[in-house]
Amino acid sequence: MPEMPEVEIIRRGLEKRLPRQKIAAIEILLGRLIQWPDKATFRARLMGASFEKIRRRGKYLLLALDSGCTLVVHLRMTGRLCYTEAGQTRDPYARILFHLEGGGTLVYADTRTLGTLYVLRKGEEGRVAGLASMGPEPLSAAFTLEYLSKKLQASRCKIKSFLLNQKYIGCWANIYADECLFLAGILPERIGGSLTPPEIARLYDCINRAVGDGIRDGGTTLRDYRDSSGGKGRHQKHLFVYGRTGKTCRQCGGEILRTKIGGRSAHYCPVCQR
DNA sequence: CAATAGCCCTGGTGGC
DNA sequence: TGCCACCAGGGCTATT
Repeated sequence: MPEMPEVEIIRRGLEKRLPRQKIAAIEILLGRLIQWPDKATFRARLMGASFEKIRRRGKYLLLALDSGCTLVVHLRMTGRLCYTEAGQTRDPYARILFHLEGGGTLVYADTRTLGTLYVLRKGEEGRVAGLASMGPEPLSAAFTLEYLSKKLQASRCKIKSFLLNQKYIGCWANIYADECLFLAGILPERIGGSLTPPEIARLYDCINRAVGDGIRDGGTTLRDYRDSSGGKGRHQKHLFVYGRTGKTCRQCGGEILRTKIGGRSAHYCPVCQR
């Protein structure tokens, strides 16, 4: 599943190909993925427009157009956004295709079809609730140790749930949340407000490190994730706990355990994390 | 505010 | 071998 580092890799890939390319035709194979506006308006707002800057906010991709609109894409679990040249085989799970004047195509593909797309005009940002309420993200100027300390000390929920809540940190999901708690040596069940200042400082560093390492390795491909050219990531080789239930801890040799927190699986080492 | 359950969805997996 | 229940989980809503 694409988390923040994966979405950033996709953004960088698209940034190299899309700007100044003009949308000549749109094929909507699965209209219900479009959340706003209705299908006809979605199409009308994009036709003939050219891509400009490709940005990212949390796990949302924001593709600016010269018409002033922004195409917003959230990949959820199995979404992929790939740039393909003319003549390349079509992804069997292609759902929405943006054919470009130069002959290339921007393909939105999604196996489980949980992804969401929007086209926003200026002032419509509130249409995407998750964007409007999103907290600062790692490696950004707004994400400071002071910010994390303040939010954590006031939190009465489990640290794992805290990390997954986008309103606190606009960031990642299950894989990197588990990894970063391992790196910081903190058990996922711990209550945010119970963390000591040294633990918070460690967690702060590890949040940034987990994101940075994920980006450096081109993302994590466990099954579905592909970058904007269809390639796989390499970070799956460096995971310490996620998906390693029953396997040996790479740090202490003990057994990696798994539990459920807030309806999500949490992987951890009971020896290295406290 | 926090926790939880349910919903959306399809393909891979494990059990029989 | 075939079938089916179950699971993966991000974001949202409704409920306690």
